[in-house]
Order: sequence, then structure tokens, then C-alpha cells
Amino acid sequence: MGSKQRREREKEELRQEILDAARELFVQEGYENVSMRRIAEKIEYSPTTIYLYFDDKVSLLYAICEETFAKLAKRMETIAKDADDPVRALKKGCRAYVDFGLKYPNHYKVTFINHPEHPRDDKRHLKEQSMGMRAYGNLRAAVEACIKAGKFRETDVDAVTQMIWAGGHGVASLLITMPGFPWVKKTELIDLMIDTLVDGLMV
Amino acid sequence: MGSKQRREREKEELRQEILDAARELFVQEGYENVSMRRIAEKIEYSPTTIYLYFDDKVSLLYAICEETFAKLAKRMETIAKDADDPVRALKKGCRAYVDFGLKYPNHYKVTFINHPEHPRDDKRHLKEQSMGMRAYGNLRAAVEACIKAGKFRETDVDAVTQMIWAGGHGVASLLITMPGFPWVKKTELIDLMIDTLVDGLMV
DNA sequence: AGGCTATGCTTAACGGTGTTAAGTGAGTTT
DNA sequence: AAACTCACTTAACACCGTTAAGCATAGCCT
Repeated sequence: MGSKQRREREKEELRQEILDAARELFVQEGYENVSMRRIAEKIEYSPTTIYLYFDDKVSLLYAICEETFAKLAKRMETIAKDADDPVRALKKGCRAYVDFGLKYPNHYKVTFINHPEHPRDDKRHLKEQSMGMRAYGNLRAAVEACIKAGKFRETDVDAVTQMIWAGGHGVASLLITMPGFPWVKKTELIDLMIDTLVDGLMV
Repeated sequence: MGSKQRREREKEELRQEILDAARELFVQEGYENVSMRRIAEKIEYSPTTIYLYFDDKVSLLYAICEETFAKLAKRMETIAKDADDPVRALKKGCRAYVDFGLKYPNHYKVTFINHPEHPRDDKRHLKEQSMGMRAYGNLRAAVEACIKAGKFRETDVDAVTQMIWAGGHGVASLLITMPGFPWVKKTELIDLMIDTLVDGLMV
């Protein structure tokens, strides 16, 4: 009697198919510019079928963000692993953070910039915040390592972490939201920010 | 026969009325959550009347952004006027920028954070950019003064300006969009950012 | 085997959106 | 008085996210 299992597996497959289609479209054209009908068309199902698998459009996005944030956390953790010098590790972590934002601008937009407040649905909001907290936690650990190694003048871990985060976020978000602006070379800007901030903190 | 002038003046008044209504709604509820019909309702005209004064919704937003940019530019110019030391002037300018964002968070949101891209309409895009360029130009002048006074190690004016802008923007935008986050004291964070960036640049 | 129910998906529809085309009606001009 | 201007409105188009209701089929029970 494996028919139930088969149906369950097929359901899961369709769920993933929806997720894949949505991710591809969101990344290509931006969350706001993709309609449920277009996603449905891509997977060759009726638009309403999506609602049998996800509560609404923003839930789709959250599910995708969860995936990608797991990626970010993972990447930053592997960076922390081969930490020869804590300062260099911190810089690499910052770089990875900004690069992540530029690589997945729409995901970054949604979770850090646009923050599409879901009205009175606190559960999902907290869940999404906790994902950000995990990334924050990684950065904080890297900063703490630098401070414990006596590398930094300033010793308020949270203040330093938040400043560095703000620096990275500032670069990432401006580059993402104002692509028409005459920026200097991206890597130059990113490196200058990270180097100035981190070196500026050192004793 | 001043009736023509009177009509012209009335037209200008209605244009301003539309702008005021739109600004108030955008600021209160966010650009995406305000419909043309709601704006029309507020000024007690038909929705299509707005299109006699503005090309489309995003043009309305751009017009409002222009105003906001002008305010900010004005404030930063007065700061630049009593410029004793270029480095101190730059720091004061940064501080004013961030404070402006925190004081008018919704204006800041609309002009710098939730900035919706206009597709392939280059003319308006450039015009709006030129307004942003004025504020940017002020910051740039302050940076240039520092560099010309030989205070800074890095000499790429635009790179430094954009980095500092990104730093200020990072702090302002994060504080605005994530008010629930356990931030350290705001002034501490702002000052730490500005001091670290500017001092970190000095020879 | 035949009826019943649960399930997976669809069609139709609601109330909204930005925007355009066509119409109206008062004021100016001739 | 007729013709024209022009600010404004009404009606409509083509979308949107989302919900309610219907339909076909697969699996279960008698």
C-alpha cells in the first residue's frame, strides 16, 4: 500500500517545482514584477494550485529566503572555520556578506531593505528575523574574536558588530537599489569600506 | 484679461495639492500601499485628473523626492558654510545626513530605501538623479576639501565620498527599517561609524 | 462491482491596481 | 449665437492577489 507515500512524494515534488519556478522568476525579474499567474504558467498549473501549497505570495518568498539565508550562514561559517587571523576572517566575512547581497539582490531586498511587513502575522515575521539574527550572530562572533585577540581599540562587541554590519549593508543596499548611480568600481568601494572600517578599529 | 494667469495659477495650485496629498499618503503608508484612487479621493478629484498633471505614479514619487533632496541639500550647504576645519565639517555633514534620515524616516524611506526603479525612461531618471547628485555633490565637496587639505590617505574623491555615504546610509536605513532590533544607543552607533570612517581615512 | 468520499486541481469570480480613451460641460473666442 | 478650448469625469482595459465553488478521479468500504 505505497500509494499514499507516492502521492505524498508527488506533492512534495510539486511544492519544490513551484519553489523553483518562483525563485527563478523572482531572481530574474524581481518579486514585485512577478505575478502568481506567471509562476503558475511556468509550472503549467492553474494559478490557484499554488495556494494549495503556500499561503500567499509573500510566503513563497519567505520560503525561498530561508533557503538562501541558510546558504549565507553556511558560507560565513566555513569562512570562520579556517580562521588563521581573526581580523582577516572578519574582513572575509564582510566581503562574503556584501557579495551575497549583490548575488541575490532580490532576496536581499526583501529581507533587509524592503521588509514587506506582513500585517499582524507575527510568526512568519519572527522566523524571518531569526534568520537575519543567525547571520548577525556569525558576524558578531568574528568581531568578538578580534576583540578577544586584543586587535581592536573599541571593545563594545555589539556596537562594533552593528557598525560593520551597517557599513556592509550600506554598500550593498545602495548598489542594489540605485543601479543607475555613477558608482566607482564595486569591488573598490566594498574593499575601501571594509578596510577603512576594520583597519580604523585596530589599535 | 488676467483670467489666463488665474487659470494658470489655479493649475499650479492643484498640482501642489496633488503633490501634498501624495506625499502625506506615501509618508504615512508607503509608496506601494497607496493607490492613485486614494490620492484622488483625498483631493476630491477623479483619479484620472492626476494624469493631467503627472505622467504616472512613479513620477509623483520623483517629484516628491526632488523636494526632499532639496531640503537635505540646503541643510548640508549651511553646514558647509561655517567650515572651520574640513574634517570637522565633513563629520558634521555626515551627522546631519543621518539625523535627517532619522528625523524624517518616511521621507528617507521613500527617497533612499524604497526607491522604485523606473523602467527604461531615461529622461526622468536622469533628472531625479541630478537632484540626488546635488546632495551627493555637497558631500563630495566636503570630502574634496579634506583631501586637498592633505588630511586623507586615500585620494579618490568619489570612492571616499561613496563609502562615507554608504556608511551613513547603512546606519540610517537599518535604524529606520528594523526598529525592533536590539540596537546599541543610536548616537553611539552613528558616532562610531562616522569617527571610524573619517579617522580611519586620515593620514 | 457499485456507491461514497476524499483529494487535487480547475473555472469563475471578487475587489482591487495603474492607466487610457472617450465623453461632458462650462468658459472663452469669434 | 455658434464654435472652439480645455479642465475634468466616466467607462473601460488588462492586469493583480486571493477566495469560493465545481469537477473529475482515485481509493476505500460494503
